[in-house]
Amino acid sequence: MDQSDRPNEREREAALPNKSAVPISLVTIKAACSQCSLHELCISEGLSKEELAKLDSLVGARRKLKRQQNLYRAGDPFEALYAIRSGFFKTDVLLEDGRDQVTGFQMAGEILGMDGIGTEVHSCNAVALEDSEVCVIPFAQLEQLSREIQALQHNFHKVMSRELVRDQSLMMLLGTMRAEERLAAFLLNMSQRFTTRGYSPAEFHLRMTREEIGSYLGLKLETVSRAFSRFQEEGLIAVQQKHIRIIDGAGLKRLLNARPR
Amino acid sequence: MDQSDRPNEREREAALPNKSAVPISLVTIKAACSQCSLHELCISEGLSKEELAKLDSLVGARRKLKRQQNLYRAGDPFEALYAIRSGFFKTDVLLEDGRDQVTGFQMAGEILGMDGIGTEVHSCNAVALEDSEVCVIPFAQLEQLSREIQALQHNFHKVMSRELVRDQSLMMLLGTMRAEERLAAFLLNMSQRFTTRGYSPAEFHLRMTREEIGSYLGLKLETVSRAFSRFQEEGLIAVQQKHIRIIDGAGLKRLLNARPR
DNA sequence: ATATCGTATTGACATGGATCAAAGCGACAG
DNA sequence: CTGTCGCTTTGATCCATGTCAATACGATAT
Repeated sequence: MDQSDRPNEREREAALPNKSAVPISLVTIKAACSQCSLHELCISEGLSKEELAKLDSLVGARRKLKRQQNLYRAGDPFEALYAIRSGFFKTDVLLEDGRDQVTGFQMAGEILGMDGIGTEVHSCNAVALEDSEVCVIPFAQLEQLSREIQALQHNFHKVMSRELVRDQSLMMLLGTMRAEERLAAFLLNMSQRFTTRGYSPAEFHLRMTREEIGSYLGLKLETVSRAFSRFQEEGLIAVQQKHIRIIDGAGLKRLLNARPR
Repeated sequence: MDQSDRPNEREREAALPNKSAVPISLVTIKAACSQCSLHELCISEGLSKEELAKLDSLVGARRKLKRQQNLYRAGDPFEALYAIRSGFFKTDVLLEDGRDQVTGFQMAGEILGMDGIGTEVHSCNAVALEDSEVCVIPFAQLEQLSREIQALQHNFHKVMSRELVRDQSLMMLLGTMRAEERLAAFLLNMSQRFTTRGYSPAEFHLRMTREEIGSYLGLKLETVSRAFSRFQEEGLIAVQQKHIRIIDGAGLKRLLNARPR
């Protein structure tokens, strides 16, 4: 695989995507969008120097989370959005009867917490799936600043809208696809998002369990496991626990499109 | 049923929710949020007189759609949001292989088109399920005005966020519920939304086919039909084609919560 | 090394919903 | 009134995925 010039997913931890040379670990504790290597993925995208400076002064401290720690829980009062600086999260919703559903997996550069805007209360749980760090963006101040900075306002609207579109795809997946199609779509989506962040499109480490994947895809963990095994038998991927190598990406894509039923 | 003091869903057509006395048919063709009976449900909620006036001047003409007409299609350039003034819509997404999925049903007071903000292109189709009318809200101008009017900005953000939360519930439904639970959830949701608009919570007319309901709920039309029949046998509802009367709403709710698996 | 614990794999079987097929019903045109 | 068309209902069967259970694997601790 084309691993040579890309950081290995396995040991990357807080390492940077290769599009920047600034190591995160040396950056000050206070968030600084102006210096952030992710800012092309984030709401700071396309802002001028002065605008970035204003955003810097808005964005509060960073917050570190250990694996399995909650960033927020359903029912928590909503105060801020969170930009993921490093790490990996899941969001999930709990039903009274104990059933739950993972509604998304989020990685560096993505925004968490928008579910709380409408009701002032978070509607889902956000949990770190590995040690992670987020920038805290107090929402009232974000609204205020985005009244001053058109580009910021528009970026924010775009992020929310893209989230709506993402949800549409997931509904499509949950409503119309069979187990193997769902998993293929999931793997391709992961691959694509890792690629955007400068990692290998073909080899990555899943941070979530089979059960979490299953919950996200509306399947049982056994079905997920079987589908992985099947893909492996067919030479589409190599699986070793949470380590995935995509051997035949085109084959996975074919699984998605060639299902007339 | 508590029909006496509420308009009958069957014949209401363009009639108003009973919270207002202004008949729509007499209102000028140009949209006027300041006079709109729905404005408590819409982005104009809570604005002052002067702010409403500004919004009026922004909101473009209204647009009438006949049943089955598209408001927009996937791929259309995004220019405006649409506030539903009267009528009933569905949104759906098409896959290359012909499969499609209804992603939502929208009624008066709700906003359509937000899927297009992120990419400047609509990602789904919006189709009128009955003769309908929408207010056209040019988006660039909405952004501009919401930089001036804090309440407008916040309303808009709330609407988008609530849409995200709605999508979460649908994912939950598609990912974890069985056929009858899905349909019960659907009926209760419809009932609740009709209620908000001043109609009977217990009796309403569905504008969509069994197939569209099925597509929305991730089920086949036969399964939807069978579930309706089952509910009727059990005395939960009375169905006659598209006309639904909820007899035992509590029973429907029980179906939702009491399923430990 | 060995024990333990969470996670993953695999097999055997059960079942809910899909599929296929045939009527039934209501609205509308002629 | 009669025929047509789209939609809905209902029945018979099939199959993908869920369920239950056993085993395996890998990391960590002892």
